Amino acid sequence: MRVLLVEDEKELSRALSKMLTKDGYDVDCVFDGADGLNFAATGMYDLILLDVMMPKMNGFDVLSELRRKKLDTPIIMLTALSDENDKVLGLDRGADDYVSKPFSFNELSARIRAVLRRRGKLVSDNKLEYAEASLDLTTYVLSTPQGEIGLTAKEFELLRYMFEYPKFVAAKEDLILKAWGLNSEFESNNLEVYMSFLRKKLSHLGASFTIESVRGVGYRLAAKS
Amino acid sequence: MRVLLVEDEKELSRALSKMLTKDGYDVDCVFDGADGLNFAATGMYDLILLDVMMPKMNGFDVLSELRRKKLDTPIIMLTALSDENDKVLGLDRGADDYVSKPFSFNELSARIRAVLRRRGKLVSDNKLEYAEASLDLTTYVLSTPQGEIGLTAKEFELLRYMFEYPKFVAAKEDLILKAWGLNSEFESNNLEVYMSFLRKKLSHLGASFTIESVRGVGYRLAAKS
DNA sequence: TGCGAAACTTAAAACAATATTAAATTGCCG
DNA sequence: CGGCAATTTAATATTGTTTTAAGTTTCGCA
Repeated sequence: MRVLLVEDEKELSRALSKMLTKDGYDVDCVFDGADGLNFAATGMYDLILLDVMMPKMNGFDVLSELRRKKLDTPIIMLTALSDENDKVLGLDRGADDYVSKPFSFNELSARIRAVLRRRGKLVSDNKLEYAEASLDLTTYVLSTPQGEIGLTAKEFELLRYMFEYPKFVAAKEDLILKAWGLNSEFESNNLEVYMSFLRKKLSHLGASFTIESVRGVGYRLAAKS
Repeated sequence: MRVLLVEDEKELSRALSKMLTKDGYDVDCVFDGADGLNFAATGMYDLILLDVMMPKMNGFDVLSELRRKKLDTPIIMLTALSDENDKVLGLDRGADDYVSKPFSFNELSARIRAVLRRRGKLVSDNKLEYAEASLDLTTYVLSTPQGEIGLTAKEFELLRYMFEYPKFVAAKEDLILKAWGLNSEFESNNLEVYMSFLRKKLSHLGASFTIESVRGVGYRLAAKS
């Protein structure tokens, strides 16, 4: 789940980014309205968090411009004051919700889930589901009717990506990008090693799905026959 | 147990703070509605005592804003007027109880306990229970069928948080927030040190539960197998 | 069927997070 | 001020995770 955070206060941005990452989102940060508009317009995000008071272009204008372009990504506005006018202005222009500063992480977290759920992006409360199994995004625990098991960080990242796009073959490069990031000059067989780890845990759990490999391309989830 | 007192009359504030401290609560005092909102919104308090008549922002508005933010911390309103309208207004907006001045400390004390008990934070008579163990909130004593032992302030805060949400993994940041507050730039391994202290006391007591660590996330209580 | 490339498994080494312990510091109460 | 308990710091030990590396198996193709 990819989130764009448009917020010029560096400190707040860092804190939010950290919290969102912990909640299981992939976060990109930009620091002014103009960048916000450019990045958001790509349509690659599942959610946009948009500050109102920013240099170059304020949040309302970014919002209007995005909606004029028919971008339908959910947008939550972050406003400095609980000003009723701001709220109305934002919602009128097509924001999905607004959160006024100061806010607790729990509040933001709840509103994000509410918005994503409304838009059908989330299966249920911070969990991804596939074939009777569910993956908890906060505790890294994979559960099936037969039991549950904790995953390590790398195992989790890989499985999460496959849970997000269960019908597709996840390309090896994409998986490596997700779990190890950009700079990984990948010489070793690390990915295969982790797939092995995961399969061992899946069979140990008696899961009703497996990880199939597609030679030369990558991996895919498949229900057991 | 951490309490936020929002009260602009300095003298009353000091007196209440002293009494609450003596009663075993950790008290933070702020003196106007705006600060009250900021502090309360962090979610770090177990109870908020909120005066109605205050500079900058009155208690009802603070209350409304907090509830809009989905903050579920119990709130008791303090007001000079024993006006039925005020009472209704407060309760409608999500206050948990209402104490009108002048009030005796015993009355306030009783209402605080009642509110906390209602919220399921207290099992009975100021105690939290988990797996045959009970934690006394006024004396910081942890008891099991095998015996009892006193906890220090920090040990107590940490264990109490885990007793309140026994099924969940308590995130390290949340635990640090509860026991050390907001501003702690945490460099050392203090949390781990205290978990070690607690585990030593638990095993010394022969408790039927343990503190499990969830690597990269936090800690959780678990019954011994 | 047999060869080479790709994928799999396993064990051990390197690394990172957490646990433990002891010593140093703080802050309170007499 | 001095002593005591609580807390913090710091150094070391332990445990869990990730990476490396080597040997094995599977797959597609000639």
